[in-house]
Amino acid sequence: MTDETDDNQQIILRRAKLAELRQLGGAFPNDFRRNVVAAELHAEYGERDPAEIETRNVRGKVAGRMMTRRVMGKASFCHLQDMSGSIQLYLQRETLGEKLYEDFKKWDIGDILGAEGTLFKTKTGELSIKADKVRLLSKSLRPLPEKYHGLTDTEIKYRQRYLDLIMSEVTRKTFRTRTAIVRYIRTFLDSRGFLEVETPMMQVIPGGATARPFVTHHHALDMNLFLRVAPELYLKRLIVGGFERVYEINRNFRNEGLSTRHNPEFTMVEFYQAYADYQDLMNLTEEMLRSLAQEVLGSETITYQGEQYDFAKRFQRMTLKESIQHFNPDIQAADLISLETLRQIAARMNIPVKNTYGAGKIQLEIFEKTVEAKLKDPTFITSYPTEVSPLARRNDHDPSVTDRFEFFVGGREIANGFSELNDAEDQAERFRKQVEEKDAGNEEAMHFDEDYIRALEHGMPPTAGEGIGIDRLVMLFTDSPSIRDVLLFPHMRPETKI
RNA sequence: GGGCCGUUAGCUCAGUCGGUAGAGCAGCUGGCUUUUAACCAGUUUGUCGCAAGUUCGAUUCUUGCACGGCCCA
Repeated sequence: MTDETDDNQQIILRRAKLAELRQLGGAFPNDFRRNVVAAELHAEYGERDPAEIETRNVRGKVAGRMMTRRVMGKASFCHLQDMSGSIQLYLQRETLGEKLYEDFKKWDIGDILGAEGTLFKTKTGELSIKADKVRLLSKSLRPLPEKYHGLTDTEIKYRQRYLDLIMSEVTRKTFRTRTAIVRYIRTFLDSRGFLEVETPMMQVIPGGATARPFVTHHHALDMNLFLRVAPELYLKRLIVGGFERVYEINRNFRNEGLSTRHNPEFTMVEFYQAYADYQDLMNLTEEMLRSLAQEVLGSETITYQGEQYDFAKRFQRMTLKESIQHFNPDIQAADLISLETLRQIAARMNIPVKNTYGAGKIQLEIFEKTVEAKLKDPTFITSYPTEVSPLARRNDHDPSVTDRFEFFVGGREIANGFSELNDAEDQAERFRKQVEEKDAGNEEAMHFDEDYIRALEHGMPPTAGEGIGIDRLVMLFTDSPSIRDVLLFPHMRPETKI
């Protein structure tokens, strides 16, 4: 509860108005029912002739937040904003009666009103309601941001998202688009026979990704639990169980730094398809993203931060090593094989290399440093080193790489998929390697998951799986420069005081 | 973790080469029955992010801290 001594004049005055309403009784009524929302009125009557509208004598009951107010003596205009949009009210003393009109003049911008009246168009052609009834439904005690510039303070936009949503159509649109994207992905996967499931967010053994987990504690069991870094190992257990196509859209938690591209909790869709390989999933991804763009944006061209990305043409595909050579013309294919040469290249590029790094890890570091940010057009990078892909199936012709891809647009990784490793003995060996890394101090390395190995030992059909980062996808589709712009409540350090 | 920038009225922002601050919107008073960044006249508001230092005096200079933004790791 805010200390009243901190309140400014406007809040003090509004509190006094509320106190008066309490005296009269029914300060927070909940018996008003609207019968139409703003967008419906605009859709149905926005283009109609003013005379026709008047002749029809259309009645409407609307409710919403008063966003603007213009009092001109014995008549006033105001706008009510509801979930669908906003509609103007015209209020006359003559129509409302002196008492009600005087009450209205005491109400404040930000108050929630309900109104009933007849539709008409003003001189300038704006569809409006000439109100004959109006009620204050909920008093607002705090003044809204300035009407013209709106809310520009990014910190307040993130911390007090409700204010941002009240004030910014761009913000409202961003989050509607986010919902539309998630809905489309569900529809897309559902229509291909995938089953949506939910797997544990709190795990005894965190797995499925190389990332540092959050730790929490279960008091009754007196044991630590990890917030999941990925649902992967559980979803593949379901494949073993015979759910041959599954997906989950949910949060993952990774204990790493914050940036314009990283939030500690983020949303992924992960899906697994039996009797498919990574090539099948690249094709599926391409089809999904292309149709998603068409569905959500109405175009297969995406504009992000001033750059255009064409989702209509076939996405580029190249191997990790090819991409390194492509963006580093001085590097030859032969240079990417021996550990010694790779170390020299890394040293030349000022890439820190630990003793534990093998050739594959150094290749990945070189890729991330010199290639990733340059992958502007939609591109699949394939053939990731086995060393950095502990859950992916080895390539049949070259066991040092896996049948894996990552998908990039605008220099950012959006998706990661691969043919799944269903050889239980190979998987056990890879886990052992991860544990060695963990013992050597790598906090992101994986644990050995014995139950997962046991599941694989029962036999997992050949399968391909993929994860797509929803937040980054939404950033791309809504032209948002920061991940915080696509999270309703991004993680922020606590305020020192409110 | 490092570098740079920011934090002034409810909001959007000026400003003070060191002498405790302004504008627009919002608010308040009055006028105005088709306005729409309504208009006209008058008017109020602030621990100038927090703390310490320098100084006769700090919102301004210095340092530290907090929060935020951008870039880098």
